[in-house]
Amino acid sequence: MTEMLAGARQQRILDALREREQVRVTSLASELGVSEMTVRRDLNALAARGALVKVHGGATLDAAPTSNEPGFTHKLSLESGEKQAIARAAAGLIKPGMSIALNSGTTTFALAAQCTGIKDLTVVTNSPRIAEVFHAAANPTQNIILTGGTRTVSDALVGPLALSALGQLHVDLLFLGVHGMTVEDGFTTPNMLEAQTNQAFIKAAARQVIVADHTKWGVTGLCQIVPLSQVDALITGPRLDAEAQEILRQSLDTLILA
Amino acid sequence: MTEMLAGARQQRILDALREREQVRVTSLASELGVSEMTVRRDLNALAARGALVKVHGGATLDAAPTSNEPGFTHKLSLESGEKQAIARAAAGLIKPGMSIALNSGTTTFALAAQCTGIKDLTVVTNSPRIAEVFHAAANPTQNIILTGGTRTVSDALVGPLALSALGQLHVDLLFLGVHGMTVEDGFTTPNMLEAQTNQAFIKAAARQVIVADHTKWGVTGLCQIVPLSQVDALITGPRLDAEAQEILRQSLDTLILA
DNA sequence: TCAAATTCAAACAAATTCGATCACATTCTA
DNA sequence: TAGAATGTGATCGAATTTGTTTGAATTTGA
Repeated sequence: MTEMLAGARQQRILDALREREQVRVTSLASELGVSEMTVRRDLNALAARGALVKVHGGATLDAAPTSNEPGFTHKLSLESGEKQAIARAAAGLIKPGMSIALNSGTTTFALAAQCTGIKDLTVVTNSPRIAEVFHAAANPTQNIILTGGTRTVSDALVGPLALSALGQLHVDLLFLGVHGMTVEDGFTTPNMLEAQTNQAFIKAAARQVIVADHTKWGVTGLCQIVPLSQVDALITGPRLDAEAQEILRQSLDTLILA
Repeated sequence: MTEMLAGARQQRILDALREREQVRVTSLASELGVSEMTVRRDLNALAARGALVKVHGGATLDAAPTSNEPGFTHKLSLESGEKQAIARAAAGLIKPGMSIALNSGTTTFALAAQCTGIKDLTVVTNSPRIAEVFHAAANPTQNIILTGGTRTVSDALVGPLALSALGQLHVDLLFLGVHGMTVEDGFTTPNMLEAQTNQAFIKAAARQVIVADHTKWGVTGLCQIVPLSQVDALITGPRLDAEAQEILRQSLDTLILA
């Protein structure tokens, strides 16, 4: 059998990776009929191009696929219709020319996907993934600002840099995703650094809108962001039980059931 | 067998390529009954017309065998050998426990892929893509800081937020990718905002190392970042011509040929 | 924590491939 | 027909790719 061109061999590595999610140096070497050193060199080359990520013993696919790849956005669209409905209702509040802020979260991510067509929009976010959505859409009238900071496991940029950045900015409207909300503890999140960053988001916005599906009601995370009464509006789903709706109506200026 | 006209022979190469996806110089030479040198000349001519893409050992139809990523990776794969060597040499300067900075660029990206295994490393970057490499590798001993700012087409975060963030940070070692370097104009980049951000990178670092392959020599971008003499070291490839090497040796403390 | 097994990459060596250069043959042109 | 232009083959040093060795680094299991 005639030996393979180097490019074809690397292509086969990528094919194997897409099929199996992860590959081992040893198995690739025997499958491709080359030495382990050659496989390692191929993995280095592919990793340098961002096509895969090396791990000890082999390689895996990129943990966070870019939004133009099928999978990420697709997976999200399959997700609960409630999040989509909330995102649509939230997008309805945004007018061309506004400046908005989005913290990191799945609901705000769904909202971002709804906003790529809005003209003259300025968006401040601490989520690289949300920034990527706008960047991929490449709307020349939009201005996307990433706060900076260190990244948490949930794709949020937090810490001193994020706080410093948000301290320099002011937006018309903030959409804040949260992990839990109760009467006693208000809006909460499990990560202390994210809580701190979210407080900075609130300070930076003239109006605050919480976006949270009905499953968040009754949940308390580690850290309080703000009490219920400290925000202007909440957008949630109609499946939230009546008692909770009543409580929220009394605590907030505006309750929107998407 | 009567000899073939050059045009007809090249057509047969293209036919073979369409059928097989890839062709080798050696097999084409025997199939067509000509020397390998002649096949190479044909491949060069066809490559110059854009009809195929030469690779080591033969040629393929598609430029990027991966088809995964746009522009960014394509540019990298052209210089892969030299960029890889530069990245390796640069990684050799990094010790566990250090704090480093990487600006946005293909060479620094290749370097990032080499650094995911280094322990207790703090990395400051203005490239979401570089941050993503480290994040995907998920080394728990590493601390990744993204500067924030607005994103340029070349994946760099720039502007007031980036400058503000870099003003608050100090790192041991900076690796800076550039677009051009000449005696008269020093290190340059085509984007004014990136030049400004790169200057902030330089101020934030105790030592500065430029990483640039030999094709950058003699190129002048729109904006100067710094004169040659203002950085501590340059890592480039051995294919840089001798005269340029001599000039650089006189302007810089350290010139490393990877 | 230590020790064994595994994995990694640098260094060197071998094989292959590339392209500059020169020599030769054929074709074109004055 | 002489001379130039072009295409082709051959040679040789440089560059690239690949494999092997070896020691360091990492993971794993106690």
